[in-house]
Formats: sequence, structure tokens, C-alpha cells
Amino acid sequence: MPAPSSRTGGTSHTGRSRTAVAARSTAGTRDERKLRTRRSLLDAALELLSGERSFSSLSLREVTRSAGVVPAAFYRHFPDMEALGLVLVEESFTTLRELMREARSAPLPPSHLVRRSIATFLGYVEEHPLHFRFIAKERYGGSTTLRFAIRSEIRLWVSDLAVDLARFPNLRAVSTDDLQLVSGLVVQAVVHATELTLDLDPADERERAQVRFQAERQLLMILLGAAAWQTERPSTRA
Amino acid sequence: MPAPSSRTGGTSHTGRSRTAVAARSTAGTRDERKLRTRRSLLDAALELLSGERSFSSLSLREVTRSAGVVPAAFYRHFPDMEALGLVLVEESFTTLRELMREARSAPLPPSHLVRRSIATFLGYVEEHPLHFRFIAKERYGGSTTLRFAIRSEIRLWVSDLAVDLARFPNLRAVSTDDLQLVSGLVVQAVVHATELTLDLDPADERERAQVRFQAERQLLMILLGAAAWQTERPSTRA
DNA sequence: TGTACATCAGTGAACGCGCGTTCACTGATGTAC
DNA sequence: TGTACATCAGTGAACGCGCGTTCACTGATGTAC
Repeated sequence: MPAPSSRTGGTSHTGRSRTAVAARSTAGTRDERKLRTRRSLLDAALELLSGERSFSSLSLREVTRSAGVVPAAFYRHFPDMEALGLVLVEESFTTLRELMREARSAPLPPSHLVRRSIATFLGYVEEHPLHFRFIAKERYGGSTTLRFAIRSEIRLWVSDLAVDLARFPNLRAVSTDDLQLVSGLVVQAVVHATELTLDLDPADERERAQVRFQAERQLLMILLGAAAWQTERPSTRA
Repeated sequence: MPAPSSRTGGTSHTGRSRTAVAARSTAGTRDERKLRTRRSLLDAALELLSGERSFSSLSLREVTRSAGVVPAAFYRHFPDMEALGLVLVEESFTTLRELMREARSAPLPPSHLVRRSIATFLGYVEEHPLHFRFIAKERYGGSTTLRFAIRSEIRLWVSDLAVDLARFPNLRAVSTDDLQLVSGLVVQAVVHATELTLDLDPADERERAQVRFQAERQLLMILLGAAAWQTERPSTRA
């Protein structure tokens, strides 16, 4: 009896997720099928992260298991889990940039601008909870690589927003550097509201409205402060 | 030769961290010694978290190994890792509350108040990097238990700060609810600066000053916005 | 102060488990002629 | 269109490893008399 006891059964494979397996059909060319498997690996990771798991506690085997694929197949798509994580970061921010591009091409009327921007953004977050939850979790907690990737994407976001803010008539006198700071505050408030939203019961519309309302007021305060900044700065620096 | 190959040597114990072991002397009563072991478990966890590791990826064995104790000994002090994590949360905020109490007992002169508060706070963060890094990482990324523990502590902090802000002459007309929002923005800006600080090279004083400078300006903007809020709110709500 | 017994922090070995990675393989898809 | 061969996404078994937890134990510290 030389065989180690823990390897005798094949039980670990019989528990494979059936739903995920069903999602990968055999239709299409080889390339299309490969892409579909890749997608189901990415989706499986996002799905597993939607609970209280963090990316660094996710195992390669878990991801392949819920994608309905054998562990070794993972290496046909990514060299390791971190590579998969970086793809998720990129996807998440591509999504965000699309939102901002749309918002710019159909600009909101100045009235209720802040309120409607917040509603649009948080509505968008609620439609794509998996990507945003991933970002929220890994922004400070992940590996250095992931954290820095996310931070640099957020910096781009802040800069984009600063450019938009520069068009506000009452912020016209604020310097470029200071606009970056304003924009940073706005992004912080929005990201914080996002993070609160993700922990809410999706059915509780009252709580959700409360988060939106508070975020609106915070943004208005920030913009008010920025507008006052240009004139009051010299005396307030003391 | 029936013994499984992976258990033949005692090699895993001979690599035990000598520094950590040295920290636990045999002096004192049994109770004192037990407390010292408990402390070295907590310190070992904090130390391991100071790199790019997150709490949820930390193993019980790692912690006991670097505390210089056998894995089973862990259970004399905590039922599981999450219990240890909750103690770390509590410790971290106790530390923070002490800072705020001291700050109140020796209030800063109104001139340079924001600048000096930021400098004091970030200096404090730099003196206790381990606790603050732990909080920063687990605030959004940890287990639900840890995350909610941290969030409720931060809420207390925001409320305390709101009370202090209420004493500012130019915020006297801001409602209690709105002061909470202002305070929330301040805490967000400070926490963000904290998180940036923790990722900096400790020797680079220029970068450090830059983070402090930006945080100061952001706080001034927020306070300026809050002061304007009371009078301008009705017209700006549109 | 001295002795007999109780307490209990820390030990060391063992367990079954899931992990990441490797490897030779299979068989459907794709390509060249 | 038909055939022979190449490609390569996914398989299944195996490996050595570190994990959390359990257990009976040891021996120094503490307590009762």
C-alpha cells in the first residue's frame, strides 16, 4: 500500500460547476472557443470576488473549477493569476472611460448637473457591480502590481475629470494644479459612495437614495469650495 | 520506510525566526509571559502585513512561525485569525482616539490650524505605520466582519470630528447633518493621504511634503465649501 | 519554609485537504496539397 | 472535394507543499496546606 491516501479518489472533479460548464458551448471556430473559455475564466474570477473574497485569496483552482475547466487549462490563457487580475483592471476602467465619453458627447444641462451626474454614475455602478467591486477591493489591498495599476488608472480618471471641470464657468480662475486637487476630491467622494453602494442590500431603495443624496451634497460642497478658492485663497492660506 | 517523505525532517522548525523568539524572554509570572506571547502574535501579524500581503492571505502558521511559537499555541490566545484581526482593528483606533484626545486638550492656534493638523496627523501615521497600513488594506478588502468593524470605527471618528468642526466660527450655521458630510470629506481626504504616505519611500522627504501640501489644500477647499454652504445652499441646489 | 498537587502555556507529531505546476496525452479543428 | 498532416485547447494524473486543526504530552509556575 504505497499510495498516499489523499490522492486515491477523483472526487474533486465530480463537483465541477455545471452552470459554468453549460456556458461554454462547442460552437464556433477554435479561436472563438478559446476566447470564450478565456472570458469564462475572467467572469468566474469576477463572480467569485463578488462575495467577501479578495483577489489575493482567490485560487487558480477555484477559478478554473467554476469556469468549468481543468486547472492546467488556465495556462493556455494566462501565465498566472496576477496576469488575469491586470486584465480585469483594464476592463474595468475601459468600461468607466466609455461612460465618461458618452457623458461628454451628450452633456447635461447645467441645472441639476451634479445631481444627475451622480445618479448616472451610481446607476452605472449598479449595472456593473462586479468590475467596480473588484476595483474597490484591490485599490489598496491587492498586490503591489495590481494596486499600482489601479492607482495609475484612477490618476488618469482624475485628470480627465479635471479637464471637464475646467469648463465650469465659476472654476475658470482655478489653477490647473488646484483643479487636479478638486477633481481628486470629487473622485474620492464618488469612489466612496460607490463602495458604500456595493455593500448595500440591492433591494433597499431608501438606503441607496440616501447614499446618492449625501454624495450629491458632498460634491456640491467641494465645487463650492473650489469656486471660493480662487478669490479667497490668499487670505485663507494662513 | 512507511513515513511520508514530507514529514521526515524537522527542517521547518529550525528556520524559525530568531529575532521574534528572542523577544519572548522567560522572565515574569506565567500571566505576564502569556501576555507577551499574545503580543508577539499580534506584532508578528502586523509585521507580515507591512509588505504587500493582505490580512486574508495571511496564514495562522506564518504568524506563529514568525512569533516563534508552535502553530497549536495560537489557540491559547485566539479562536482563529479573524479574532486576532478584530483585536488589531480595536488597537489601531484606540491609538487614533488617543491622538485626537491629545489634540483637543492642547488646541492649536487658529492660524495654520489646518496645516499643523495635517502635519501632526501624518507624522503620527508615519510613527505607527503598521496599524494604519493594516486599516487601509482591510477597510474595503477584508472579510465582512473586519470591514464592518473598521467602517463603524471610522464612522465614530467622523462623528467626533464633526463635533470639533462645530466649534469653528465660520461653520456655525451649518446643520448637524451637513457637518457630518463635511467631516466625512475631511476624513476621506486624510485617509487617502495616509494611504499614499504608506506607499512612499520613507526617505523621500520631497514626495512626503508633496502629499502633505496637497492634503492641506484639499482640506482648505472642503472647509471653504462648507463655510459657503450655509449661505449659498438654496441657490446652488438647482 | 517545605511538600504535594493542580494548572495550563507551549510542544511535537499527525491528519486530511486544496493548492500551483508539470507532463504526456487526446482528439477536434485547421491547413496544404 | 478528399486526404494526410500539423496545431493546440483542454485533459487527467501526479508531484511535493503548506495549510488549519486535533491530541496527548511536558514541565515550569502557582497554590493549598
